[in-house]
Amino acid sequence: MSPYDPSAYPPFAVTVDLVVLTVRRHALCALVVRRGEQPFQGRWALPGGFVRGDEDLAAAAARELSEETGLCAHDPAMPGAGNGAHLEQLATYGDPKRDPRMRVVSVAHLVLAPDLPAPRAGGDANSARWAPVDELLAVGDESAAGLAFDHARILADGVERARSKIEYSSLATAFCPPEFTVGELRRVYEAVWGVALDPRNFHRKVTGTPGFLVPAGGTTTRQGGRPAQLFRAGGATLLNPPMLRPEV
Amino acid sequence: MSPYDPSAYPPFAVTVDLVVLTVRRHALCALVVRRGEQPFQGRWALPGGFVRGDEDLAAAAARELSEETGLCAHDPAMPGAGNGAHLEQLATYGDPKRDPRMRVVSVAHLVLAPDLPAPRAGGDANSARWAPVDELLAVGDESAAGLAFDHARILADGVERARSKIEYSSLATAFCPPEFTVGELRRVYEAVWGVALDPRNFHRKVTGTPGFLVPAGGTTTRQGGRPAQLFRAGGATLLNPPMLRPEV
DNA sequence: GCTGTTTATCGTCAGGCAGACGACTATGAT
DNA sequence: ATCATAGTCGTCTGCCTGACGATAAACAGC
Repeated sequence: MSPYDPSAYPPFAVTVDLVVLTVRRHALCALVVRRGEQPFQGRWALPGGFVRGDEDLAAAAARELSEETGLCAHDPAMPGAGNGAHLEQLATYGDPKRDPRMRVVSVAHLVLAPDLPAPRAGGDANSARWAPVDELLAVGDESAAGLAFDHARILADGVERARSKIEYSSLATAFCPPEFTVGELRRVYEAVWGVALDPRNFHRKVTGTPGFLVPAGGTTTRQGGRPAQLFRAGGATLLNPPMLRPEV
Repeated sequence: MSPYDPSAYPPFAVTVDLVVLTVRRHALCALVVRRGEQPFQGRWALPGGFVRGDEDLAAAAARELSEETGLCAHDPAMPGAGNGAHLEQLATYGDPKRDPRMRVVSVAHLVLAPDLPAPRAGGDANSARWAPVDELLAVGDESAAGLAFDHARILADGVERARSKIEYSSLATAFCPPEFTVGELRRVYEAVWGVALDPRNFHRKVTGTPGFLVPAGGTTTRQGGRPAQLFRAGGATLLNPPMLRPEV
């Protein structure tokens, strides 16, 4: 086979699909939209759409994200500051039979966003909502309950990426508002990992890692008990040594 | 924009590119082929080619690998045993201008292989060779020296993935023949990371991690000094705690 | 105002693991 | 025989984590 022969390559459709994660009410949630067309009409699916002819993959993902949620993805090169969400490429799915109508290769992207008021259903989706990932990925017969296409697999991969990535990076702060307390950050870890963490050891760890957190104004806020110090994400992106995820 | 409208999506060409890494003479090397056509004629590039119309992405990568090197990629689900190389998806590159002729989205894959006799130039490549990655990625003016397309970027991403992945997985064994000594495995780490490791601490670490290595026959071989025990890759794929990469 | 509850924050202590290195063993080369 | 080269076993020290006690600062209710 002669590569790069413009007259003899099979045509593909290329899409981006988004795994948009956030932490709501102590649970890790993903954004899903209800499909308005066949196939899988009426089923929930990950948001996504076609990549345009002159558009980079990351740009297409950012555009879809904006259309679907109004979120503004910020470049990984620009840490902290903006309340834009973190966006990174996840993986690409190209099983010839993943879409019954035609050959579609989907470049999935992972978005980590702070808790947002309400998703706005945009474009083609009848509606959109945040659903706990445990619910979306619940195994069982789930005859008509599963996500459309191979989106359950994509979501599972995205969740696993998020779970492992907050171990060794400061990415958990992407789930928090610009200013947050140590307790809020801890609840993010607990929700994403689905475990309980010791507040004292967690506090020692995050405040003792240089560059992870920087005190913001030094004021306080409330969440229930004693006022807590406010922090902002520091410049460090990699945690070394990493945050250890309790086994089991 | 209405997703999944079969009559209104821009057509793409989809290719797979391969970052095939091995360790030769104490250096991390990548497989590159010389381009026989425009553009970038005569320049070195990563091996790759078009995905066929009915082919999965991983299958296309395995096929190209086989065509280019004769290597048989084994599924990640099947550890140890076969001398097939490790293959995993790396990332997807889709800049609209990455190929001057048409819109090409390339799904890059990472292959880790043991040291092989000689690459066989197959198909369209005038020739193929193993080149040290330091050489391929050397910064400088390198007016005509760099890799074709965005392959330098892809290679850099692949090398970085390999460097980080051998920290927390047993993947370094993919660079070794089926049976190997602790010293050989250590030299793999040293070559990939570009550092010197303490043989005694390394020995303690790898032999003390359950499931990483299993004694093979218990015989010995030689590499210079005292005979060493032969091992085989164990069932464990994740290293916990990870192998620590010395800083700088 | 007092008490109980909740959350934040500081400390202490023991165990595990990694880095630094000493010592000994078993080969081949000179 | 001696040296060089590698492999393997130990020791010691310092850092980090997990377990957990104790104190501090808010609020709810009496």
